[in-house]
Amino acid sequence: MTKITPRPPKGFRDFLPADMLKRDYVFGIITDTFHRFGFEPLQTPIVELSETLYGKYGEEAENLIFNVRHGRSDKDELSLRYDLTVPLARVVAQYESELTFPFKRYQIAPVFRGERPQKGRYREFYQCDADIVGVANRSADAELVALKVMALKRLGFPQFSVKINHRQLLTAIGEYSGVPKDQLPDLYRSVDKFDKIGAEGVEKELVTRGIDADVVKRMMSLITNQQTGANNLDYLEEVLGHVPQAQTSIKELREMATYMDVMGVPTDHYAFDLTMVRGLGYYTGPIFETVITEPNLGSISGGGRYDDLIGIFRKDSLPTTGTSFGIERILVLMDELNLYPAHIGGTVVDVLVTVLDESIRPESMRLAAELRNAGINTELFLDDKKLGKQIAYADKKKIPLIAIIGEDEIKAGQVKVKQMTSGEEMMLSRTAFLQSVKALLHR
RNA sequence: GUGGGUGUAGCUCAGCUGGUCAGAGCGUCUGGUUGUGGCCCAGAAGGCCGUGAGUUCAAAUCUCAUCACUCACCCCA
Repeated sequence: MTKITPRPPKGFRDFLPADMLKRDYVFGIITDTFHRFGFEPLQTPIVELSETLYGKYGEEAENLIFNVRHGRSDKDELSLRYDLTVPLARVVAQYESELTFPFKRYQIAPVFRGERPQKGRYREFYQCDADIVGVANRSADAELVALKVMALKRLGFPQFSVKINHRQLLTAIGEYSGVPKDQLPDLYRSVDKFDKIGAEGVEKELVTRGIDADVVKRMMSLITNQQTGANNLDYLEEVLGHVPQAQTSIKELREMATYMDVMGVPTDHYAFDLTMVRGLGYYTGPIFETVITEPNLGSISGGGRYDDLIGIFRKDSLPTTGTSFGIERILVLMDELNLYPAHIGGTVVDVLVTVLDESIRPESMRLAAELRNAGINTELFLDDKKLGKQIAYADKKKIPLIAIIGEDEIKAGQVKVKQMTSGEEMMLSRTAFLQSVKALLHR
């Protein structure tokens, strides 16, 4: 019989226990931060009706969306969810009467893309979103920035900055400079590459796309004027103060700055950066993107206001703003920057209880049960092997403590505990045993 | 969709111009130590050299095809 080659489908990954412990650690911190800000969990199916997804992405979706084939004939066309935002919009429109607004939900879950995978890009990857539905006030946007900053700090990132821009401000700048309305999407797309191809590259690309060279020059000089903090806003107000749309959006950004200040967001963790654009077309207000600044490692989080999206499913849309952590990227950087605490990565097991021979096994089991009842993660050696092998097993799995119990210990009412890192052993009386183990585990 | 690269043991790979080329390291297992891991030593298991055709006296090695994986571009997160 020929063996089946074991492999996951293209673009899909397995996460072995050592990886999962790290992922759970990161997910845990972010989840806890969501809770601190009053966000609550939502789960939706990984498949949606194709029409639900195609509504937003249109024809190009054909290449992006991962479709699902059902064996038997089934009228419903199904697709794997492409992101978590569209399902959110669907849920809000569908359960409007049951939800309490503002609706603050988070979701950490896998999404799927039909594209060909490449480095760091998969067909299945996790997204991690928190959104606020039903609040037009800028305090919602400011809260998301505060949330981002707290989560990243708690994960241990030392240097990062939330870049903040405003979609309407960019539109105002574009129109003020003379960019035709129908070419605004091109403008966003090109400026989005600023980090990658630089100012010259953006200029060149915009001219290639057919925008007048003088117009491009004027626009670029406005957005590349980089000054720190609110100074940037002062400058823009000077130049664009008479353009109504610009005036409103500058005012909104100022409001955000005020709120963030009051919430204690340090000013070195955010900046107004007019070259930052998010590619997605659905943003309508403030937009943000977080970058690791030192070392320069790129974007790890994005987001913004998209007041029109829910209108796909509903007569009137609802004001909505959201943030998304680039969780897969964050996980890679956590490794590269060595941000995991020492106890993450090896095993969940605190203590391995040895079994010296069959006659001792019941006593070992009793000991394991005592440890477990005391809240200590305990593994009982299940196989029948020499003590040396049992210790080697603990070593390989990086289990910190071993409890050895044999005839001698039983007679004396003792347990021998070995610390794996030092190799140090100590005889403990059975009565003091649990306390000592907890002390060794720093609990 | 376009263009590169790579397929040899569980893993990482070496095998140059075709002829002791079926190998190394790591890992696994056993023993040296009948109750003590990491180091060391000895030994063992494990591969029709991605698949199919062709050239040749002879192919892991050359040619063609095919499949798989991978990287970059496009696009996006």
